Amino acid sequence: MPGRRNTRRVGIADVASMAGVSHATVSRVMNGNTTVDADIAARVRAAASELKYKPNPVGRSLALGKTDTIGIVVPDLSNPTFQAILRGLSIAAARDGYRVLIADSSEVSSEEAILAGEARRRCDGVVLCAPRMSDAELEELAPTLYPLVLINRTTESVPTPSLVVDYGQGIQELAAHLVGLGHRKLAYLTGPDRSASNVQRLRGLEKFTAEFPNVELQFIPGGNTFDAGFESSDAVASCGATGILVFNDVAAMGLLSGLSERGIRVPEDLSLTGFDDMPFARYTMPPLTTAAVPISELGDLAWRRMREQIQTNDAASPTNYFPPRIELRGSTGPVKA
Amino acid sequence: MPGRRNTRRVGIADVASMAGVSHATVSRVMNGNTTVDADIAARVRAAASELKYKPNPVGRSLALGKTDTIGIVVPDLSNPTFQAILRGLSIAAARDGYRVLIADSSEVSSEEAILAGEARRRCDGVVLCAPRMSDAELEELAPTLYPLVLINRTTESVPTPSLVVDYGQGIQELAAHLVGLGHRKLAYLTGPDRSASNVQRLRGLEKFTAEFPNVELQFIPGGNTFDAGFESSDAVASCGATGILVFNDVAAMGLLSGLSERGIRVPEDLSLTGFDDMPFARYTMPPLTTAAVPISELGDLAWRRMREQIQTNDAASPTNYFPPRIELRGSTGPVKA
DNA sequence: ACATCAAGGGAAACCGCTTCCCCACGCACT
DNA sequence: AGTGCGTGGGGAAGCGGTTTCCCTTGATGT
Repeated sequence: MPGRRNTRRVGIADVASMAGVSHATVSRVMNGNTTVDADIAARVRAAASELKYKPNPVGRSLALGKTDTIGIVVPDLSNPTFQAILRGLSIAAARDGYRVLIADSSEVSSEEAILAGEARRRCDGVVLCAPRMSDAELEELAPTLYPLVLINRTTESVPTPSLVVDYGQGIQELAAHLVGLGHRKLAYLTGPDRSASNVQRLRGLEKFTAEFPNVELQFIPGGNTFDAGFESSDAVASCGATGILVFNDVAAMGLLSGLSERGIRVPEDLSLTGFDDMPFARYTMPPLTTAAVPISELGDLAWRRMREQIQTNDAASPTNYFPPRIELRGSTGPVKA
Repeated sequence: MPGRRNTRRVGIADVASMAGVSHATVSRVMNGNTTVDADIAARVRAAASELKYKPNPVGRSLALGKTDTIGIVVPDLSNPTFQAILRGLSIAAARDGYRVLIADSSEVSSEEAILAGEARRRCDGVVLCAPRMSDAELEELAPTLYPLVLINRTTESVPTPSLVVDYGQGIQELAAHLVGLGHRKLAYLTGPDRSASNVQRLRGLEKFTAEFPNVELQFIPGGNTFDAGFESSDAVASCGATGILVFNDVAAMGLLSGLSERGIRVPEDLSLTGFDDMPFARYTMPPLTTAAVPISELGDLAWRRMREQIQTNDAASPTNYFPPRIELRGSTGPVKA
């Protein structure tokens, strides 16, 4: 006999026998079915609360074919971006009585597909953040995951709601801002090579150089960590550029710290921009000019797109592009005369 | 007919009929039961992979009485501490094939109990971070939640594995550090009144004053946010103390920012300590002296305690106390002559 | 007073899987 | 050749709910 617990939990049968009705009636009452006589309903409710009966969600899930749970696959839970998405998603879903199951793929792209499938089987839908997965694999996986919401990815063959942050647009605006301040020699401190969002920034910068042919732009290998930024300070200091676009805020803060140790003043000697507008970007010295990504909105909207699909059984929802909002702060200033 | 999907998923019956065996046999094969003839097992496996059959976890859960999922209740997912615990827990649990369901109580203590109960019914166990819940309520709730692991709380009546960070010890050491630097007038910028960890710090400070009767210690109402710290700058600046113990790093950073706007130098004019050693504490200007809490270990150990209970069906595990490690950095210095 | 009908609740099927029970078959032993 | 026994696999009973189907009951109408 499977699943035997030492102290059996109270089930629907207990309530039924206590109230002197069939368990079908108990079920009807618990689900607000109004075809039950008021007196009997009251009796059932009394018995239920007396026994502290709560329907077993697993049993319900099996019968109903839904779990009231959605899964989210993230590449790395220590990344503030995904934390914020998770949080927004979780809160929004909770408002509608849904829960969130998390799956951390630890940046291993082969895990992403497996975890997503696993999660889908346990949940009513999946929110997928899979920056490392190949396009081909994503196309193949997407239909098996429906209802699915993609973050920072899109599909061609299957229409899937996608929420993508327009990193290219953001970095262009930051670059234009620096040009507006008189900077003519810029440098981009790159992110991780394999990162899809780094590629998007590079594309944006291509457009930028096409638009501003008289501005010089060079690329310096960086990374997405504080230390990566810190260690690039020498390369940045000696590159001759006066405006530095850094991959993200974390690396920018590292760079800021490294430059300050070398006695290079920001923004007097060098202007610096970050990306993401993470919570502490406004509190650095000087505060970081950056591009704000509305990530908690993103989690919220991810849930809304998911709910649409669950309720209407229809995925026909367009891709949402989120243009970052430029936050002008103290780390950028006029070019030195 | 409930749960009808438009495209029915492949079930155990499909595999059974394809392999020409009963679904009982398919189940046996899928679960590695060795009493099945090797030929038949191979045929079943072939059919399963042909149909891409994956057992429905909900069905399994109902039959097995376990979900291979644990729940975690956190008061606020935007708090870096809980993010780190969640992350450590999720990764450790994943290693053993378990998943994590999250429940954010949004700092509402009445929600904590409900969410925990909900989570418990869906999961094989619950990790509970409930700083706001009353002791009485916790005592009453704990037995209904078994297997349960508590974070930063303990129970008297029911033995429950607890992981508690020794905030009292940490704040005492920070205070002693300030005394060692010559400070004789200290102030504690408090956290939220209802917060259990704030109470622990207050207790630690009581011991401290008992030990150092010649040191003056005053209390200034603060909070756990950057803004709360920022807004306390005036009160701090005018209180006459030279060493300030702040509830946590976030508030300390706010205070740091506020003091810097007022031209008060740290640590020359005022020494300042935080608590938590959050990732950016080492990167403020000056870097924050703080007490490091080994939070990712905490998530890891939480899973280990949970696993013990699930496997051995025995909760007899002691409370683990985590002494914070003091990180001496630039925000504290000798008292001004 | 009898036929008709609506409403309400019980029995049973079902969701998908695991596992117990038991039968059938094959092998070995007498 | 008959009996005993071990083994493998099919049938069926759960796990804990929801929902369909149908029968009972009471009310209403003529």
